[in-house]
Amino acid sequence: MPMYRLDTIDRRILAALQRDARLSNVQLAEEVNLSPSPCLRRVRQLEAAGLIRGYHAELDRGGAGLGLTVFVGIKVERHHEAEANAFREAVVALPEVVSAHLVSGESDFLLQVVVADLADYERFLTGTLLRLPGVSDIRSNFAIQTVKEYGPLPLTRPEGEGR
Amino acid sequence: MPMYRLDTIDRRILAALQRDARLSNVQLAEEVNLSPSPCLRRVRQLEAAGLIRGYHAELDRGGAGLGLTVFVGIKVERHHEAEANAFREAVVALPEVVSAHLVSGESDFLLQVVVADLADYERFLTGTLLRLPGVSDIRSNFAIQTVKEYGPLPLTRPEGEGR
DNA sequence: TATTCATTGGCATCTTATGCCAATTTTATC
DNA sequence: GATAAAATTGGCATAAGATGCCAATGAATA
Repeated sequence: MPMYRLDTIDRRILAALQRDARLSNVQLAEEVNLSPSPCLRRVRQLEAAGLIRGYHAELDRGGAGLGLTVFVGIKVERHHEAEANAFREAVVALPEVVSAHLVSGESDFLLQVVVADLADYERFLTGTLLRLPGVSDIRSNFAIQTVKEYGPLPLTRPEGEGR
Repeated sequence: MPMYRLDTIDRRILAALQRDARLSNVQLAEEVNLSPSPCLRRVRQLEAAGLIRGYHAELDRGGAGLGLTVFVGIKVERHHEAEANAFREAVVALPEVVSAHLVSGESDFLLQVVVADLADYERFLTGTLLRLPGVSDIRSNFAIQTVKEYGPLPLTRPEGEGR
């Protein structure tokens, strides 16, 4: 984890690219008050440092035929190292699983699953999730409405800089 | 919701842009087996149709000083239309809230919150979340490990196309 | 205040984006 | 199955953007 010291311009760059990753370097440079050369150099540095992990298109789930989002809490049996890894690897490989976290609280894992509809989810639940190694309990919470999604990360201001 | 009929090439374009939104149109065209002109035209159409909602940089949360992700379940009192909206709007406006859904099950809302550390979360919880209008119960689940994140949507194949 | 190190701006060149039109393919209809 | 109409594709010319290089500017240090 090579610590990277972000200055104000870096933060502006990151904020801008979170909002619109397709900004041309010229536009970005203008937005952060730099000329294109140093701006591009900073972006490349941020990428190389791993601060920017990638650029992704955000799709309309409904439009893509994926009308149902489900948050799935999963409890697994006391995991030995090996089976824990097996479970994680299985989860990562499932295309329907958009995100997965090991969490504290009621469940051990919290997955976000995206499918076309209820019928599709039933198939996925009974045919795939329930058959994963070590699963002892599954709780499905259906997304009824999306209030906010893909919100930008709240980049903190550098120490000692007021707002 | 003007239904948009996606063909195989559209799906390839969407898959490619989910993976890497910074692909040049030339590269993208090559990847989907089209020449640049029609490729760019399709991308523009997908954008105009709302299928592509935007392009975002994915940042390293830790590197950006945001070391703690929390999934927060919130119960709200029997909502009248007005207060329900008030709650939603408040949530949308919070920078720490990266996503928020109205869900079925135990909680009414499920938020994903990103902060620097536990101290930061305590401040946010007591100073902000607990003061939101109508909140009756809050359950915080801390992300201990991220197994998968920003997974691409599982684009289905056009009907009648095997894999 | 002098010196060194880091960062910026501007320039030349190469690559990409874009609008336009003829050619090809697909779809619908007779 | 043949023909006509509509949609989509490729290629080309031009405008815009990306990139590497170098001198100039600014900041940090001694």
